[in-house]
Amino acid sequence: MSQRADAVRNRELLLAAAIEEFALQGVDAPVSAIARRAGLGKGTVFRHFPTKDDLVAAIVLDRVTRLAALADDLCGAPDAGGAVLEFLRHAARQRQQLDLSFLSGDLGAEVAEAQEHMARSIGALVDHARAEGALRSDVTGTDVMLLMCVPNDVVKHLPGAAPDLWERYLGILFDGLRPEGAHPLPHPPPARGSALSEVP
Amino acid sequence: MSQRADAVRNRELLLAAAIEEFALQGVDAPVSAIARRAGLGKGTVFRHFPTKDDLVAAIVLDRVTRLAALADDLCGAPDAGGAVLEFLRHAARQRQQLDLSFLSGDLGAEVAEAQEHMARSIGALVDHARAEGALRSDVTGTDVMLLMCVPNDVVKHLPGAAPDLWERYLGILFDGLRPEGAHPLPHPPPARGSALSEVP
DNA sequence: CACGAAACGGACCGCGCGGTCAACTTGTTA
DNA sequence: TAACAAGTTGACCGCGCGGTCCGTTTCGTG
Repeated sequence: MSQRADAVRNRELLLAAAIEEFALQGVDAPVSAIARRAGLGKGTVFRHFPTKDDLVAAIVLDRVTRLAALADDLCGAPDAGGAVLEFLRHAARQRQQLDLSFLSGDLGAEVAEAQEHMARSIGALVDHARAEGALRSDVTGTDVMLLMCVPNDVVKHLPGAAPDLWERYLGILFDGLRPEGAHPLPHPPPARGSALSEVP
Repeated sequence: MSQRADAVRNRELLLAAAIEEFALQGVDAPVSAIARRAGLGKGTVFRHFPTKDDLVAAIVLDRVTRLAALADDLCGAPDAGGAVLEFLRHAARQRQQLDLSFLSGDLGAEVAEAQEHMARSIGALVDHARAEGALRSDVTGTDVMLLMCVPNDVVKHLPGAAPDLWERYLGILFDGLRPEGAHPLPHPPPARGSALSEVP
């Protein structure tokens, strides 16, 4: 056997507690608070995740992987434009639960790999939609990946906002991505390969 | 005399150093680093700003005040649509120098008052533009104030980006604010009075 | 120039964090 | 059920932060 039963359960408990605590206090939430919320000792956290950064990376990896899988699923959809919108909705909903826009340093090769996977999947999705005429012709997959975070970022600036206010700003954003009434953009898109820090 | 000459010079030095250091390391930059960059002792920082938060508040107050004045100026412009775009450009440029999107708590009455002033000014600007038909009819001043930060927030996610890449995303955003091809928004706008945490 | 007040500097303090460790408990297997 | 590995725990450590304090320096004035 590789893992004891209680250990795998505690790992999940810790991840859930960390997500809640990070959502509540930001990444600066002390590890001790996470342990307390999970009903475990602080030492146990470090047994499962040698470093606080490893804990963060585990959360990010999970989220990025989930989004990549969603993009893959949606890539075969008949209405590509609607699929992009659907993807953005899911991303916003996930990000509403916990916002990870910070975290200076990089999070290891595993996360970087998952991000590349996600980038490819989104690229394919966007290419289809653009070919169908559902998106403006000068927008790229990288653009959409970056813009993914906008609705949550906007709402974050007013603390007492309605929980689904982000839908309003996703509406405005998506109108800006439509081909109708699109004005030429003043700057070329960023390169495909550009390493991005923490999109999910 | 109310202030010694070197004291007022050092205050400016400290503000400039703090802006640079915060831009470089984020708000968590230690006060000692700011003092070092200004060529002063750490104690001097606390003489001018009793608390680190007061230092941050001083920076924010300056920026918000400047933006409010700009909005007031632009309010008399003949082309109201262009004035909104111009305002967003200035805001993005200012925010590119230093990003203040964090800072949990509130920053005192002075800053709150300046923010209200800015909110009123932007509201007037947006009302004019909408009346002229330069903006979609369902967008409000509060919307624009919140969306102000979008171009910088987007670019922040890729570290090595071109310095004026934000213009691209301002282009997409503004296309979403135009009346042509606007789809109905799925959520009503937030109330005018909503206290917002750190827009500049 | 001399003198007092204002401004400065940096050693110092307490606190809370991430991370360690050795004693203890518990799940698993034969 | 015996026995061992795997897992847990919380007291503990070192560090770096925000903030204090007082001896020293500097500016402005008569």
